[in-house]
Amino acid sequence: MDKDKLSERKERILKAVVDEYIKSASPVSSGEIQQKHFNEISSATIRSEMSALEDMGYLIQPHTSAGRIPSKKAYKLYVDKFMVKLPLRRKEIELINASFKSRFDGIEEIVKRAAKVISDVTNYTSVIVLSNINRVKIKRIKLVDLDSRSALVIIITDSGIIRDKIITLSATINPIYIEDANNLLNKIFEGKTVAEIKQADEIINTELKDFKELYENIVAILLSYEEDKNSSVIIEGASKMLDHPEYDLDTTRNILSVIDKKERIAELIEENQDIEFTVRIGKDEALDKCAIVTAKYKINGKEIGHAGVIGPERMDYSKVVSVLNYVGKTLEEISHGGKDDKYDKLK
Amino acid sequence: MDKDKLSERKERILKAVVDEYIKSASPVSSGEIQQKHFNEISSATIRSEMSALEDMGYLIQPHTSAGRIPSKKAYKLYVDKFMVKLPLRRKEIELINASFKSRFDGIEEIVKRAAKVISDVTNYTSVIVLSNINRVKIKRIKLVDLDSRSALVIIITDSGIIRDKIITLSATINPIYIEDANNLLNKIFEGKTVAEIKQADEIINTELKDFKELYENIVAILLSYEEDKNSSVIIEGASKMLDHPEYDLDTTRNILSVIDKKERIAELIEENQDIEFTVRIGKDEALDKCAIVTAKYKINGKEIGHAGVIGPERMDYSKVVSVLNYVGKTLEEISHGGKDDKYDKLK
DNA sequence: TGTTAGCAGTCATAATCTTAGAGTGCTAAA
DNA sequence: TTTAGCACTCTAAGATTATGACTGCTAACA
Repeated sequence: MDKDKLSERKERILKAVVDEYIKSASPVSSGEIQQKHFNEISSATIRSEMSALEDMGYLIQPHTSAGRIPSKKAYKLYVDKFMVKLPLRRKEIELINASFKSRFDGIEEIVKRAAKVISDVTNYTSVIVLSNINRVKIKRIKLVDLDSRSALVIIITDSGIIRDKIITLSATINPIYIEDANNLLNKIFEGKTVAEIKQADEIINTELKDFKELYENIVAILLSYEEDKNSSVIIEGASKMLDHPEYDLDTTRNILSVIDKKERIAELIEENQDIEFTVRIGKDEALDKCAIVTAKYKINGKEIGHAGVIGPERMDYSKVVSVLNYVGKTLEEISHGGKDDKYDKLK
Repeated sequence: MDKDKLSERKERILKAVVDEYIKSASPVSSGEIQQKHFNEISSATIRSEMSALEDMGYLIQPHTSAGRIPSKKAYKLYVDKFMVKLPLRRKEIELINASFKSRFDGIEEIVKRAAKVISDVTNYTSVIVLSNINRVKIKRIKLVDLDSRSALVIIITDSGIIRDKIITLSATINPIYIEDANNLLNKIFEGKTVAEIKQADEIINTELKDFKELYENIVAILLSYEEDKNSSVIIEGASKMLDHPEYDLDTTRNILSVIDKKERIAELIEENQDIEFTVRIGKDEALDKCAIVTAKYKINGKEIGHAGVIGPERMDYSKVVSVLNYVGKTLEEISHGGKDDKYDKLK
C-alpha cells in the first residue's frame, strides 16, 4: 500500500499516542495529545489526523465517545521506528551489577540471577530458556566415584554449562575403573553434540566392552535433558502479570497458565533463533494480548540461551530493550573476567 | 472455658458446615445443612444450633441474611478432630508414582518433581524448602580439576544432597595438588556441620599452608549457601492461587507477592521443625486469609526439607494431608531402592 | 487547502433506585 | 426441646437516570 507512508506530523502524533497509552493504559484523546505534545495546533486538527490514522489501521476506537488506543500495527511501527534505547539510570545499573558480583556461580546460577534482575528492573515477567543441549558440543565428560556402586557424571559443554547426575552401576567401581572409563568417555564424547551421539549409537557399541552399562547410562542422561524442557526454563516475577490494569482476572489466569506450561513459552522465546532481538506482539492464542521481547544471550561467545520479557502490548519497550541489552553485555563480560575457556588445555 | 465442649450434634453440624463451605466457597444456610445432612431434624433446630455455634466463635455471619461461614477456630477444630485421611484415588497414586520413576535424579531434582506433583494433584500452590545446609553434616568433599586454574568442588552431605561450584585459584592445579587437597579437605570437613566449620575457622588455619586459598574458597561457598534462601525454595503452581473464588484481585496480588519473596515463605514452612505435620491458618499479615499445611520430608532417614501447601482457609485439608503423606512415603522408599547410603565405605 | 472554533450527538461509567429472594430470628404451639 | 410460620433484614441483580468525556461535522477563516 502507498497510504502507509505517514506524514511527519502523523508519525509524531502516533508516537505521542503510543507513549501516552503506555503510561496511562487508558484511551488517549485528541485533547490530551494537544495539551501535552502539540500546543501549536488545535485538538480539532489532531482529531482529524487521528481519524486518518484510524482509517490506516494504526489506531482503534474502543467506542465512539472514547479516545483511541494503538493497534498491533502501531506497536510494530513504534518498535521499529520510534523506540530509543534510553540509557539506564544509575540505580538500575547498580542493581544489575550487584546481581552478578558473586564469584562462585556456575552458568545456571548466573542465568537465574539474570532472570531475576531483568524482572526486578523492568517490572515485567521474565523468562530465560537455556539452549537445547542437543545443539551444544560436549567438551569433556568426567566420572567421579562416590561409593562402590555409584558415581557422579559431570558433563561440561563448550558453552561452559556444567551438569551432573548420579548413576548407579551393577559393576564395582574402583579407581582403575574410573580412570579407564574417563579416558574412554572422553574419546567417545569429546567435541560431539548430543545429536551426533544419538546417531553414532551403533558404531561405537563394539569399542565399549566393560563400559557398556556406563555408556548407556550416560546416553540416557543426555537424552533425558533433551526431553524435559522444564528444567531449562527459568521464570521470574510471574506475579507481576497481575499488575497490569488492562488484564481482567480471566485473562491473567489464561496468561499465567500458559507461562506455567514451560514448554510452550520455551518455543515462543526460542523462535527466530537467528535474530539478535525480537519483539513479538500477540502471536499466540492465550498470549494474544501480550508482547514478548526476546534477546539471544551469549557467554564466552557461545549462545547459551534466550531471554524474554512478557508483558502487555503497551509495555515500556524502550526500557525492556535497554535492560535486556545491558544484562546481555554484562553476561558477556563476566565470562571474560571469570573462569575462562581453557578446559582444552587438559586432556 | 467450659462452653467449648460441644455436644455431639453441634460437632456434627459444624463439620457439615465446614465440609459444605469447602465445596461451595459460599455461606452455608441452615436449610442446606438440613437437606444434605440432617433429614431427621428441622432447619429451625439447626438454625438455633448454628446460632449457638456462632456465639461460641465457631461460625461467622457475613451479614444478617446470609448463611454462615467457618471461623479460624472452626477450621482448627476441624483439622484436629474431624479430618480423615482419605485414601488417594488410583489415578492420583499413578500420577505420583510416575513422577518418580526416573533413575537419574539427584535429590534436588527429586524434590522439584515432588513439588510439581503435589501441586498438580492437590490443585494448590506447593512449596518445598530444602533444609538449611547449616544443620546438615558434610559427608565428603571432592575436588575435581577442570583446567589449570579452576576446579569443581563437589559437596556431599549426609542427606545425600550434592552441590557443586566452580572455583578459580591463583595457584596452578595439577593432579598431585588435587590429591593432596582432597585428602586434606576430607580430614577437615568430614562429619562437620557448616556451623561447626564457621567456629573452627581459627584453629585450622595453621594446618593449611598451601591450601589456604582453596580452603577459604570452600568456606565462602558454604557460607553463600547459607545466605541465599532463594535457591533452596521451590515453588510450583503459584498461578493456581488465582483459582480461588474467595480472593479478589488485590488479595491474590498480595499473597503472590509474599510467595515471590521466597525468604518469608521459607520461614513459614520451616517453623515448628519438630512436628511431623502442621496446619497453620492465617498467621501472617498478607497470608491472613491463607492456610498452610506443612510436612517434614526425609530421605534415607535424614530430614531433607519441609514441604508445604498454601491455599485458602477452606482448603481440602483431607486431600492435602493425604497427598503430602503419600509423597513423603514415596520419597523415603525411593531412597531405599535407589542409590544407597554407602558413601562412607570409601575413605 | 489546511486549520480552527463551536456544537450536536454518542456512549460508557457511575450513581441511584427498585426489586427479588435467600436466610435469619423470634414467637407460639406441639 | 422441637417445629412451623412469619416478619424482618440485607445483598445481589436489574433498571433507570445523570454525567461528562470525546468525537465528528460544519462553517468560517487564513
